[in-house]
Amino acid sequence: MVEIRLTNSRTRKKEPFAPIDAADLRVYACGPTVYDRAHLGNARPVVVFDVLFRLLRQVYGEDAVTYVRNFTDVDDKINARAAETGRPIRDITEETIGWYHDDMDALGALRPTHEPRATDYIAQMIAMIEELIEKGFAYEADGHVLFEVRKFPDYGQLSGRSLDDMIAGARVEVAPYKRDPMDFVLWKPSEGDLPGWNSPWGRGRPGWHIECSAMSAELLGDVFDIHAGGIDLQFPHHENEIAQSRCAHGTRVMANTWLHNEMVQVEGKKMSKSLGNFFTVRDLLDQGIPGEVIRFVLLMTHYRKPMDWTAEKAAEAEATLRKWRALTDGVEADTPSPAVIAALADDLNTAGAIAALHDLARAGDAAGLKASAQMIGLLGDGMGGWLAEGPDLTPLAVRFAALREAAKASKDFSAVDAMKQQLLAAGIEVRMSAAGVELIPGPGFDAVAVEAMS
RNA sequence: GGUGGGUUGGCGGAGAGGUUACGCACCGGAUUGCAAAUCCGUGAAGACCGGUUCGAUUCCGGUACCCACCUCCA
Repeated sequence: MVEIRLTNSRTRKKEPFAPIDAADLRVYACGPTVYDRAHLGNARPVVVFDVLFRLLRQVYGEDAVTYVRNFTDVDDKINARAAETGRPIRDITEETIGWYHDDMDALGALRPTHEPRATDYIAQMIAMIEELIEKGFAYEADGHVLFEVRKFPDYGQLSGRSLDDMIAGARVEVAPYKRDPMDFVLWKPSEGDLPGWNSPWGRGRPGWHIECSAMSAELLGDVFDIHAGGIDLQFPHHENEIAQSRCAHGTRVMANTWLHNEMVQVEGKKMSKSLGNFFTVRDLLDQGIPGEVIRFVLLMTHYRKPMDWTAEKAAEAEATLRKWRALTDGVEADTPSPAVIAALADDLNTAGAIAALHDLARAGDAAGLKASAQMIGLLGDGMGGWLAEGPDLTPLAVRFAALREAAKASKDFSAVDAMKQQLLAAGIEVRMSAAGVELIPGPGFDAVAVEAMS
């Protein structure tokens, strides 16, 4: 059995991964709040933890891994979107979930085992909040239910901060009904046409963090193996999840291993909605950047480091994939290379795995390359469609070959060179050898120009 | 102010206390009508200052700079 080592945010150490039950691994990743298209930053954890999912399935068996990623479909951002567009909330969340599936599928991410929606777990959330009140960790005030952070001595452990430090530099809005400024909302009242559910505290809706606690407990149990998400969720979201779950269930941990991916950057700055420098996965796909290329770029950088999205990286990834696709075309995948699995088992070192893939390519091991690349979701049979696009270049190739033959006899290559320039300008790679002529669409392929030449 | 992370060759980007990362680009060679592609090969690094060590880019401490979190965000 391959030993998997993961950097655990909870212990701040890279440590061997030991499942609670090797026949029933349980993994939870925080999914999107569904009110808009997923941007590239949303895609990074999806792809990174998809690699984790694939690795765990490879090592422990396909049926041994349960992977849950939620949809948060109740949230004030969604309410705001509904208010500004006049559309029903359900329409917005349904449409966004459909987009999310389309876009993440395009990136080659496997669907998780379960994709629960928060609104299907309101009853579990209410039960959990009742439990917290009963045990003295939460209190009702002014129509709200709040978690009392002072009752949980480990609060701040995950993110390495103390309550007093946080309050010293606090920028939190202090509501008068809070016993402590850091107390956070479990339930809040809904007035008017805001979405609401009946509860012991009146008609209301859940706070931000409780849905993950309720859904993970329901689907994975009170304590599970891995909880994953973006580093920006470490505080307060994950800290609050831990507080809720551990206090409600009386457990020592919520999840044994916590994984956090670093942010996506653009021009060295975090991609974020507030900075307005974000772009969606769909934007990239619409620009003609294939999902497989986006995936490759995301995996070029280790998940615990910031990743800068650049056009150069996309071009490099595309060139590599073209090469590998050509090498493995029609080849039956063999078994994944131990070097690739070893790299992935070492804290999901996808950059190291890609290096190992280059080694396989250089060695000409097409079957091994294909199987190993598929370990990280590349070179899959369903993802190569982007290479097949474009018109048939055979007529042009025949014409070009004829010109070349004539030139060889006359020693006048000017007509050949002129046509070659045209082909190159249209983004076609021109390969001439003693054996003949090959025309291959390249990165800057211009179908319109080709049409004009035909 | 508090907390966490980072700084590697022209660029991207890993591992390892001592032996070539890897990719792209560059340069040289093979090949080619010229190229492209391909193959072979060379060169190039570890922010700064100390410490530990026979030996550190790798461990420890400090400095500088960068990024993130503390407010919705993956």
